[in-house]
Amino acid sequence: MTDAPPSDADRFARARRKQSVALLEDYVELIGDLIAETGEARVADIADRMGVAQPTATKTVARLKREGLATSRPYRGVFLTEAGAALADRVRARHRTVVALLIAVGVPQEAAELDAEGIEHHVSDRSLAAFEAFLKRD
Amino acid sequence: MTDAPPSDADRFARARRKQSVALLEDYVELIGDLIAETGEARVADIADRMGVAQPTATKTVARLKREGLATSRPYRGVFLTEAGAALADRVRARHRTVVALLIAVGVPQEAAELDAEGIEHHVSDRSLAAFEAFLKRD
DNA sequence: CTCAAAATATAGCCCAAGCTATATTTATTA
DNA sequence: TAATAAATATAGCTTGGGCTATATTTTGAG
Ligand SMILES: [Mn+2]
Ligand SMILES: [Mn+2]
Ligand SMILES: [Mn+2]
Ligand SMILES: [Mn+2]
Repeated sequence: MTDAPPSDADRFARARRKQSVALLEDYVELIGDLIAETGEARVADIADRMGVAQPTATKTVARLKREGLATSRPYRGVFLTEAGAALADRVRARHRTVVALLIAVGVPQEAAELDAEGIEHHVSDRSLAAFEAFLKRD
Repeated sequence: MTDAPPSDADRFARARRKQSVALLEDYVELIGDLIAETGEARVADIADRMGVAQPTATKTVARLKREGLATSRPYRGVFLTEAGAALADRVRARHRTVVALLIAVGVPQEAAELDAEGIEHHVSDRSLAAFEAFLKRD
């Protein structure tokens, strides 16, 4: 039992949940990138790269801290916790796989890169595994 | 010129915009389905199928009306405008194509159906065309 | 070392999307 | 046809995610 097909409501609720973590995923990925590129992640740089105002970035960083993904001290940069760094790595790998899959099925590179930024957050582990298998075929 | 590669900020902003219309797309698709299935779209049925409380559905229908996608009179059902019906058709077709593409690259059917509910809203026309071409190949 | 500039924080606003509780209207049935 | 049940609307709350304006802190010149 335990295995009736998911209802419409289940499916919609699941999509809503994924959406609510999408922004957090993009932030941790970006913070990880900034630290790798420049040694630190300043709020001003995060805001700039995300395309939002500085107070918006500050507020989202506060949420990352609340959720145990980042740390920071006033007027200092932002750092990822272990959990945050692990999430960033997973998110970055998934992002790349999604872009590669889109290109592999014939999506032009620029469209692939643009669409992947939203698509990635809805790709489950099962789908990701399928994408990887598809990319490995020949 | 007009063709520098999109910045990170552009890409993130675009994903945020798509996200803001995702719920409207799901609602018009669902309202169209209900009308096709049962002849009418009651707020209670919309809420039920979306997995939200009734006042939440009422409020979102109000937004659909504000955006010219639906109409309704107090204590009566919900109807789609021409624009709403056209959007519903496009969204439904895109939804099906996304599910088919996922299955075609090896995603198990249930995962495909679940993930498509979120993915669909980020698939651009260019990507959709590529998906269709890929599905038509042999 | 001081002071101006840059970075960050804070205050306060908006809207979307969710909720519960309750009032109102419509539909049904005794 | 009244009374009850069901559907819908409304009020009022929460949180997330955006913004501008401004206060505060840190940094870097001179
Ligand atoms: Mn993204
Ligand atoms: Mn990404
Ligand atoms: Mn959807
Ligand atoms: Mn859909």
